Amino acid sequence: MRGVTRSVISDTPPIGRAERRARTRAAILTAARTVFGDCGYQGTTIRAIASRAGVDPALVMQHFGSKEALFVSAAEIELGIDDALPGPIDDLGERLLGTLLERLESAPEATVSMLRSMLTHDQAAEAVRAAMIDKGASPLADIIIGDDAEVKSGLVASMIIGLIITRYLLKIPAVAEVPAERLTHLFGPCLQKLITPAGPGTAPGNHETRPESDRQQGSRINERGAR
Amino acid sequence: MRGVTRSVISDTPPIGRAERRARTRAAILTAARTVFGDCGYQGTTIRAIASRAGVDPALVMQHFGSKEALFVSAAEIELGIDDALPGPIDDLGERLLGTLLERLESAPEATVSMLRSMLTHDQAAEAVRAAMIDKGASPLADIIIGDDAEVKSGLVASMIIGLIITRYLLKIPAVAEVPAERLTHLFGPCLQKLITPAGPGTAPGNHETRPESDRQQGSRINERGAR
DNA sequence: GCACATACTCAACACTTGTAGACTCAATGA
DNA sequence: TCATTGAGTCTACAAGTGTTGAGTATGTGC
Repeated sequence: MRGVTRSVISDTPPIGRAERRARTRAAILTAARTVFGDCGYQGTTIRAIASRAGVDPALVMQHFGSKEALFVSAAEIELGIDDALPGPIDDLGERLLGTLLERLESAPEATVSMLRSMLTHDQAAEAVRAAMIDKGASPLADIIIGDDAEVKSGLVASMIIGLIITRYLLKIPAVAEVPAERLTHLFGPCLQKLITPAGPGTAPGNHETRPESDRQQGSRINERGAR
Repeated sequence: MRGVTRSVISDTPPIGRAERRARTRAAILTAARTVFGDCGYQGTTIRAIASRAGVDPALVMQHFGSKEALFVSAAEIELGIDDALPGPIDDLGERLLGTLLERLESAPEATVSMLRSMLTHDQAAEAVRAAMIDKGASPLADIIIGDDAEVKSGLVASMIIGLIITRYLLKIPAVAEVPAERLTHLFGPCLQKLITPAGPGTAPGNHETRPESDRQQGSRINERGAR
């Protein structure tokens, strides 16, 4: 028999075509995120994704056009740095880690997928670079006081990347098996050392970080950064 | 014509067979390091390596048996942490970075190759994990004073990995375009914050790190670590 | 009930991959 | 000088890749 329309997606009988289409697309995307996350871009095959989604490989192409396009749709990197910025600057280090880990502990797949692919796939590298600069280093550079704000914010981003890789990809036991709270408590001061070098409470005015609307958009680093 | 023995290797006429064989092998290895470093394990083809070495793909197989074996021969990771350990503990953070960057600035290929492959190739991941634990976190854990020495040393390793990736792979401008010395000066205190949390000069006895021979081999982390 | 639109599958394509075996010819040693 | 060795090349294969176009059966509107 050919053209069996019933795919894995359909379990509840009364679905419209559009609904069915949407569910299939979502199933492919979910499968893609998992497989890309496990195998990286080059190690992932359309067939593997299709198989996991319970669908024909050709259907994947029909939905997304190409492996490349599917990857772009599936991958996203969201570290939640924006959410952590508002608040006292003296706690920013720990707050960054807290937000980041909270987000990753539950669903690291999309981020891990991107990180796993970034080293061997240009487009993924570009996405990570953009995410690091636009969503990470750049807003931070606006907050950090004093010289070398750009470099320091870049270093904070590098520490975050290193942590994610060590904990979620390489799974070095000493880092992977520690509760998130403990990690936040231990590592936060190191980030803080870059944000307020002289120590908490010594930043000029011990000020709170300005709300997003106050800060200028498109910061210094951004302008030099990814195309 | 078939069987042209003259490969790229031969420029100086009077070479013995053994010498020629050795040079060819070295050329393949060099090419492999470059290509693995550029493309990662999965993205690298035997043909690409052979082409770069100016040699037939079959010859690569003849020398190394398989792509896998070639990778193992080509890849190595050496962060030079051992070299940085002796000396005052108050400077250890900066000294670690100084040694690391000095080594990487000149010839990052082998290390980059391994890092680029680690996320998509199990054997590479294992090698990085082993290198981080045995050559990085483990010796450090013996030096760090106080609680959580293992976690802290793991975090130091994660910071180093993050730095390498940000500077040499992702090439985030703010981090990649700064002179090594400046980076050492800016980032060193952050590592130091994990090694002597209360600040330089406040470690118990402000002691020097013991020489390698003094320290016990096969540390705590190591025992739980990678197989 | 029927013609149409479409979500989906099948089979095959052109290509690339790692790898094996037959072959060639320069270096070697008597 | 000449048979032998072995370093290196050529050709081919089987498996796996992304991708395509034709075909099928189901949902949709009349």
